[in-house]
Parts: sequence; structure tokens; C-alpha cells
Amino acid sequence: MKATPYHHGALRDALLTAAETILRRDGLLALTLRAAAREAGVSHAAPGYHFGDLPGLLTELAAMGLRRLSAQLRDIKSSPERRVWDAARAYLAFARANPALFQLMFQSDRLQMESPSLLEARTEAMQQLALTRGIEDASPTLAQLGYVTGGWAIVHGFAMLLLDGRLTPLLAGMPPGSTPEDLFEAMLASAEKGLIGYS
Amino acid sequence: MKATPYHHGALRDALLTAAETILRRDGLLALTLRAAAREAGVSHAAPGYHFGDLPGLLTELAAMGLRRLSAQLRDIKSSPERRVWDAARAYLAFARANPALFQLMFQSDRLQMESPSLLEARTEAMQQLALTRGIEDASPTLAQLGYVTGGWAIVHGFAMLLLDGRLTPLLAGMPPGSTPEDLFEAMLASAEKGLIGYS
DNA sequence: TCGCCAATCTTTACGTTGTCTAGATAGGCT
DNA sequence: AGCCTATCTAGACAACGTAAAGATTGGCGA
Repeated sequence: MKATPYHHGALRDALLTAAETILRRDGLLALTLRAAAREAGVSHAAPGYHFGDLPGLLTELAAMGLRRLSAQLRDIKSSPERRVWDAARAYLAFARANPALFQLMFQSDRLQMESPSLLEARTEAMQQLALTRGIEDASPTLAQLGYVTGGWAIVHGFAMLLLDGRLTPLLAGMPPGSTPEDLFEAMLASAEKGLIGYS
Repeated sequence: MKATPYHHGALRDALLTAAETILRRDGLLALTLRAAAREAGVSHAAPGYHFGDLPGLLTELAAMGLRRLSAQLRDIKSSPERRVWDAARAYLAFARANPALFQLMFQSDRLQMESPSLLEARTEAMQQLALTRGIEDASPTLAQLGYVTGGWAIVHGFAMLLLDGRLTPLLAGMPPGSTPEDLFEAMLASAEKGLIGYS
């Protein structure tokens, strides 16, 4: 048994965790095929064998993130009327806990959109979303579609704006010690009453 | 007068328009310093002189996009009660007309966040946003902050999800011939009534 | 009008990356 | 025991960002 055996044995998984380590520590721009290989302690071309190319690796990472998000949404055990709120909070919590991964999950120009594993993870997350909103119809009405879309868009938009640092000026106008979650709750309360024409 | 004079004369602006051409034609990943130089017909290191590095060029592009968006929001001449709707539509229209540029504008890891021109363009756009929502207070209340954030987030989130292709399954469930704008209108109508607890 | 200066652009060079190719290794099946 | 195939390494090449040094020229002062 050598220090570094020629065959790793579980290199594919090791590369995925190495890639996520880099993603969390150094950001998306630092996540390269060669960096993942260095982090895993293998040759620079090893990731190419398992993932084909860089979009292939990023796609598997994104699919992994989507599956984790779906699981966290599925594990919500609230009552139906509280479930929507808790799902929104879980969505934001995931984005805050995995900022770079979350942004990668919604950066389609770096992903292989036709990848089966990504497509499967996407539809799974989509079903969780519709289920949370209490819509199981095969052919929903236009109002239902607008309702589902609105709930997703407002939560997703908040997460995106927050991760991009665009809400910092707004957060600066809040009482000292306020967290982004406080602004999030205020936004949800506003959305419950009606978001337009309120002032 | 030679075919290609040594000094371009207005190379900085030419590089910016060349960069936007590439952005629109080939996407963000194809926009490199050398590609912009090729498009403008100058040496590959010329952009480095005017913009320092690649984030410098992208930052100027993003600032340009923000200024254009601000101008389009400012040009809205609707009545106060219709202004919110028209601003939302203008926001989406800008994102649809300039997809790659819009995504670049909200991709802070590729931009120089401390750039004065970017900061100025940002605060200008921010003021247009607050003005559209009818809030001019120096110290807004928490409810007002939640209200402004919600309006921004739902429109921004819709644009992001749409540009990322995430709404295509939802659009597939709509009547044939429906446009993304139709779903957008349905979402706004839903947001007006109240976005949570409707079902 | 002459000459110099500084802004502008080119050339050259180096390290890093993605990706392709050929080769090395070894686990497992017959 | 031997081979087959999956797995990993080594090497190479083009494209990229970026730095340094050189070339060009418009314009300003004497």
C-alpha cells in the first residue's frame, strides 16, 4: 500500500467534494479543473476523465446542490398554512449557507443544460416547489401559474440580490443589529398584504 | 492617412461597443480582453491600457448598462398609479433586450465593486427604484423597506429565472402562443392581491 | 518652426488554463 | 495465470490574462 496509489478508488466523489471545498473557500472563478485535481491530489487531467470538461464538473456540482435543496424543502414538516413561509425561509437559508453553489445552480451558461442528472434534479426541485404551493394539477390555470411564479420569483430575487451585495444599502437603513432575515420577513409580510399600490 | 493609424483616437469607446457586440453575439464567456481587441482591430494588449484588466472592462460595461436602465426608468411618463407597473415592465424589457449585459450587471464576482463609475451608476439606479415606489424619506420604516425590497425582488427574480431558462416548463403549461410577458402580467396580478396564502 | 514630452498603442514574454493524445497501472473476470 | 478494461498519469498545444519594454504621434512650450 503506497502513499498515493495509482488508482484512487473513489476519485469521482473525491473530486466533487474537492470542487465544493474550492467553491466555498475561493469562489466560483477559482474553481478550475486543475484546481480540483490539485485539491484532490491527482494529476491535472484526471477530472477530465470523470467529467469530460469543466462544464461537466460544474453541472454535477449544480445537480448535487439542487438535490440538497430539494431534500431540505421536502423535510419541512410544518402545517400547510405555515409551510409556504418555512419553505421560503429554507430557500433563503440554503442560498446563504452555500452562496457560490447557489449562484452556480442558476448560471446556465456554465452548465450543460441537457445533462440528464441536472434535468432530473431540476424537475425534482420544481415538483417540491409546486407541492409547497399546494398545486398538483396537471394543467394549472393562468392565475395559479402567476401565483407559483410570483412566490418563487420574490424569494429567488431576494436571495440573488442579497448574494450580489445589492441589498447592503437597504440593510444600512435598518435598525442596528438587523439581519438580512429581518428584511426578508418584512418583505414577506408586505407580499402577503399585496405588493403593489401600497406605498 | 493610413488604413490603420497607430493611434486610434477613440479606442476606449470603440472597445466598449466592441465588447457589447461580443456580449450580445457570443455571450459573456466569450467576452475576453483579446476578443474585444480583435473585434476593434487593435493589438491584444490595447484593452489593458484603457481598462487595466478584464474586470475593469466588464465593470465599465456594467456601469453603462446601469445608466441605460436608469434612463429608461426615468423616461416613464405614466400616472403615479400606473408607474409601478410600467417600471416593472421596463425592467423586464431591459433584461430581455440585453440578456447577457443584464446578467453581467448582477454578477458581482466579475466586477470591481469599488469602481467609482459603477458605484455612481448603481446609486443612480437605486434612486430611480425608490422614486418609482414613491419613497423619498431619508429614513424609511421597516414596512417601507420590505415593500420596496419585495417589488424589486419579484421583478428581478422573474427576470433572472426567465433568462436562466428556468421558467420554460411553466411557460409550456400556458395557452399556446403565450409570451413570457403574459406570465409576468399574471404574476403581477397575483402580487397585487397578495402573494401568500392564496392557493 | 523646432524639439521634447506624455499619452497611446504594439510587441514580446511568461504563467495558467482547458483539452486532446498516448501511455502507464491494476482490479477483476475467465 | 493471463488478459481486458476502467482508471489515472504525462506530455503537448492553443488561448487567455497580464506585465514589461519599445514604438509612434499629437500637442505644447520655447
